[in-house]
This record gives sequence, structure tokens and C-alpha cells, in this order.
Amino acid sequence: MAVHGPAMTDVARLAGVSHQTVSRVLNGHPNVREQTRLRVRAAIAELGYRPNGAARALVTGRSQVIGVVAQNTTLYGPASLLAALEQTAAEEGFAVSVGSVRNLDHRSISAAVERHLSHRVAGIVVIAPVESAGEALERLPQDVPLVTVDGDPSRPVPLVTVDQVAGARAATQHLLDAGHRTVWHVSGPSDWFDSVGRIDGWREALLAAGTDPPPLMPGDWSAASGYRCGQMLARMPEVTAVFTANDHLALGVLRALHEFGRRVPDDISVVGFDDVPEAAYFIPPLTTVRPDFDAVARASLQMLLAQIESGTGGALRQSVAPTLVSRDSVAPPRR
Amino acid sequence: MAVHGPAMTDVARLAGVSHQTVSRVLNGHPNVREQTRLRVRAAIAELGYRPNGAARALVTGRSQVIGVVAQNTTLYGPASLLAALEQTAAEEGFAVSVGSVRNLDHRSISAAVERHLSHRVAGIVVIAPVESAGEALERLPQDVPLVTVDGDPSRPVPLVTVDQVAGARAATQHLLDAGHRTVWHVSGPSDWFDSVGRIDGWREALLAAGTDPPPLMPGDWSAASGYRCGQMLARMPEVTAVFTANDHLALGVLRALHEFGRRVPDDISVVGFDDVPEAAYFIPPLTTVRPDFDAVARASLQMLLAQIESGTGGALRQSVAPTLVSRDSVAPPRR
DNA sequence: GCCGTCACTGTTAGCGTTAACAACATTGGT
DNA sequence: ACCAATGTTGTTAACGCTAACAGTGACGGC
Repeated sequence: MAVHGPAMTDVARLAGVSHQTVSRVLNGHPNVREQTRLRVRAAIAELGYRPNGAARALVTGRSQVIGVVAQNTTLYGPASLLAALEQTAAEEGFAVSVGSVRNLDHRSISAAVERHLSHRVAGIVVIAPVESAGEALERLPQDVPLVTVDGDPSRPVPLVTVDQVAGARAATQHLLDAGHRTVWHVSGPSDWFDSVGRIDGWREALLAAGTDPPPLMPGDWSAASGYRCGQMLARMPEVTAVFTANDHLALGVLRALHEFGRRVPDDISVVGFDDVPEAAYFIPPLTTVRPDFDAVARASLQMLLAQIESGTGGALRQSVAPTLVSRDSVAPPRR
Repeated sequence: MAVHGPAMTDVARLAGVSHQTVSRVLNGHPNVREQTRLRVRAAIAELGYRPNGAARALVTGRSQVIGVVAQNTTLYGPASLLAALEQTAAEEGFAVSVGSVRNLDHRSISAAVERHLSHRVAGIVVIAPVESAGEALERLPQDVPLVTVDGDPSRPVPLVTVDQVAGARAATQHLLDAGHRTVWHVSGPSDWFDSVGRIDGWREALLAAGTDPPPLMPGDWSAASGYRCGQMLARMPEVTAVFTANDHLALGVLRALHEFGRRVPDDISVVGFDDVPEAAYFIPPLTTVRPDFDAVARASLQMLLAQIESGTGGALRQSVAPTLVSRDSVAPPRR
């Protein structure tokens, strides 16, 4: 198998030039006569020549590949992010190598990063939504271009995030504006920065409105945990508005409320987070907060590319604001 | 940036051997004295040496990377598959490079494959659920290890699939067994093999039971299209059982039925396909068919690895049977 | 007409690894 | 003690590419 394809010298021979000239054409160097360039192009096409990335990576010291470390790429958020990242990278001529990880502990993350390093990736994007990921990053070689997404805001690492706080504040405010006296919150797991950001935003909005935040209902992103929290919420007659940390939690809550005969939005209003494609078809259609994954992907890749090109490891940060998508799960409280 | 790490010669010097001996240790060759092996290992650890994948790929002609071509990795199925593939590959010491694709037409797929080829991946997995993908594969270099997932059963390419027909038959039979006279079907897009397999299975089960299949309701995987079909279904009093080609379609149907006051499962039973994690929290909890993505990933990787190692491009095929997950959305018809 | 400058092209070396072969040391059979 | 077989190590030459440098010819200013 694998009769190796033609190499640069083969193209050069056919075009009647040196392999270096072929290289120059390929890399868009100036100072190649138009006529020569055309001959080389023709030879490339005729032979079906394809440059060898490995050889190029060897001599330049880095490949046209960026590594992505992520956990649980089955969830809607991470999956969208990954897809957007890949798309953007492809436009810049980069391939994306995924190193997904079962757990976000020290060792798993380090191992994934190591794997990427030994493939000499040009840079690494870590989707690092929990505390322990940040620790793993500390002990990394300093000279690798690196960007974290949704990571620890308190660490001096280049960071791109969805503005969780703003999103949560908007969701909460939306419920307050509808006339609700207070808003309950079903949160994500407490070790995720996404969760704490959303909790903070919720709390801020409430405090700003002069209300004391009710007790937190801790969930774990899953519909199952949303359901459990929903069962408790349904039993409390004073609850009229709930903000859940993601749409799947909302789905679980919706189902629990339904079972207890509490109507949404007539009895209780619900707002989610993520805007999964099917949120518009929940019963009822879910008002939710939509993060712009494309923008996050673009920003992180840009940041990474800047590092790769400049060689500087600046510690920038950027956050992109999500937008509220209003549907039918919110109404004024009955009095 | 990027002070290049130590190379093999540095390790060799420290251990007092030749670089070739280091290479032998790294690749687990026999005929290295135990004592030497230990010295080399120590030197590797001390320097934090990491082999250079690019150099290795250059000299061996292939990298430890497998390329995956997929579309729409945001959907639950593809995302799960990708994650499972990555996991399995990592266990075998391979990295996974994704080349996701907006459209599954000729050119996009070819371009993605080309990209992988120029990175000299060891093999390629194409998640190719539509006709046009198969065509793109025809004109590929013959010498690249390749496996398709959920691709065209009629093409002579190594293929691993979820057994769509069996899954659909099971779902339909389940409804028939509950006492329904016939079963309606909301399908996926007609150019997906997944769809046609599920349609076939549905039709087969009906025919085997001696019933004429009712007209097909064509959808496109989205909850939105499920909703539209559901609106029609809800208006037809004779409909008592619906099998949808995936869970999101089912969600749309559920919502439409709900709006029309038709209760599930009392008035109409519904069965989905995929078992997305939140299916258990639909209203009502959805009976559905669960494909084993891990098994598919394992099988395809195994097949690919076999090709890589043997150099043979055999045209095997393998299909893994899904299982029915019974929940609350199915009941006997009212009479 | 001479020389520096510019545009273009070729030559050479080396990136870090593996494979092929050569060399040496050790062992065992005669 | 000698020779072959075996185990262990070193030497050399690629792999396909880019970077640095070295030509070559044409052109214009003096």
C-alpha cells in the first residue's frame, strides 16, 4: 500500500526548475517570474502533488495543526464550540486535533496536552471549565501558544469566555421585568466556572433589584437533576419564576412542573441557557439565553494565531456577550 | 518562542549511547540490554524529552493520526460517534484530527479528505451518511486506509453501520405489539442512508404484520420539522402510533400533539430513535431506540487499524444492532 | 564600459527520526 | 582454541521540506 505520492523534486523536474522554486511558489514568495509560477502550478496539478506536512513541520518546527483539549464533547455547548473552532481553523489553513478527556482532573488534562505537544501542534486551545484544569495548565511548558475557553478568570492565561454573568443577569432581569418578585435558580455543578458565573449574574440581578436571593438549587447540567430540582420547586407555592443554568435542566424542571400540574408559564415562568436547537419545541417553547459559540471560536483562534505569529505569550482576555431569546415560557405572575 | 525541546541526540549524549539506541528503547525493540534501557529511560525523564512526531512521520511515511470527516458534529449522533472515536483512538496511541464539513457534497468532502491526506494521516474515517459522500469517495487515492460509518451499503468500501433497519423494525414492532393496528412514520431527510434504513425497517415490520404502510411524513431531523408533521398527525383521528426517525423529531411531534390536546400515550403512542440523554425527560418520557456508538467507534477503528497494519484494503462491513429503551410514551390504543 | 543593484533561480545544509548495515562482544559447539 | 551464531551497539543514509546563501543575467548611473 501507500505508494508514496510525488515529492517536490518530482514537480520540479517536470516543470524544469529546482525544488526550491517549487517551494517558493507553494509559499507565495515574491520574486518568482509569472511564467515560472504557472509552469510549476501546472506541474503540481498534473502530478496531483500534495505537500508533505510532516516534512514541513519538521523543518519549520511547527505543524499547521492546533490541538483542542475538551471534555464531554457530547454536550451541546462543547460540541458547538468544537465544531466552530474546527470551521474557523480550517479557514486559516489549520487542522484541528481533538484530545477529549473523560475527567477534567490534573492528570487527564496534562496527558492530553502532552499528546498534542509530542505531535508538535502549533498551539493549544483548552476548553477548561473547571478549577482542576487551571492547575494542570500552570505546570505547562511556557513556550506553547495557549488559549483557554471558559476557564478560570483569576488565572493569568489568555482566556476567552462567554459572558456568563451578563447572560444570567439578563435572564434574571427578564423575569423580574415580567413582574416576578424573585427568581429561583437551578445551577450547574459548582466546580464549573460557567456555573459560578451564572450564579453570580443571577445573584447580582436580584440584589440590584433589592431582593434577597432564595436558596440555590444545585444541579449538574443533566435533565435528570433538573427534574429532581423541579419536583421540589413544584411543591413550593411561592415559586413563580425559575432560571436554570442550561436548557436541559430546564427540560427536567418543565417535566416535573407538568407532573405536579403547575402550568408554565401561567403558574411558573422558566428561563434556560444555551438555546439548544430543540429548545423552541419544549413544552412550552423555552425562553433562553444564547451564547455565540462562533464568536467565541473566532476570538480564541485569533488570539491563538496572534501568539503563534508574534511569539509573544500575552495574557489577553475577551468575553462575548450572549443574547436573550424570548419565547413562551415566561409570563407575569398570577396574583 | 518555542525553544525547541531536547532531541534524541541530547538524550543519547546524556545516557552515553547512540541516538539509535534511544530510538530502539522508544520503539520497544528487543536486543537492548536491560541496563542500557534503564539509563536511556532515566535520561529521557531527566530531560523531559518528547519524541518529535513530525520527524517520525517523515521517515516512516505516516503519522500516528487518524483523520475523521464528519458533518454537523453538533447533532447528538455524530458528536457521540466522534467522541467515542477519539477515545478509542487515544487508547491505541492515535490522535484524531477532525475535518468537519458544512455540506456533504462532493467538493466539501474531497477537500476535507485532501486536507487530511496532506497531513499524511495514517487512515481516514468518513462519517458519510449521504449519497453524495459516497461519490466523493470513489475518486480517492486507492492506497489510503479508509472506513466509512453509516455510509452507502451498496458501495464496496469498508463500512460500519448502526443497524438502522433492525432498530426501526424493533420500534415499529413494539408499537404493533402494544396493539396498534398500524404505525405512522416521521422520517429523516431522504438522502441520508440512516433515514432510508429506518424507513425500510418500519415498512418491513408493517408488511410482515400484514398492514399496508400509511403515507410517509418526511422530516429533516429537526424538532421544527417534527412539529410540522405532528400538526398534521394530530388532526387525523385514526392515528394512534407514530415512530419518528430520531428523538428531536419526536420532541416536535410531542409538542404538536400536546397543543392539539392529544395525549401521549393515551391517545397516541410515540417512539423515537437515538436515546439522547434528555429523552427520559420529555413529556412523557420517550420510548426510543438506542444505537451503541461506542461499539460503532470500536468496530470502525479496529477495521481501520487492521488496514493500516496489514496494508490490505479489504472491503469488510459490520453492523451493530441497537436496543429498544422502553419508557412511558407507548400504551395500547384506546378502543 | 564598469560596477552596484535588482529580480530571479539554483545549491547546499540540516530539521529529528527510522532503517539498513556494519562492527564488536559474547556464547556455545566442535 | 576456532568458527558460527547470537546479542548488543554504532554509523550512515535517507525521508521531503525550508532557510541561507550563492550564483546569473539585465539594467541604469557614473
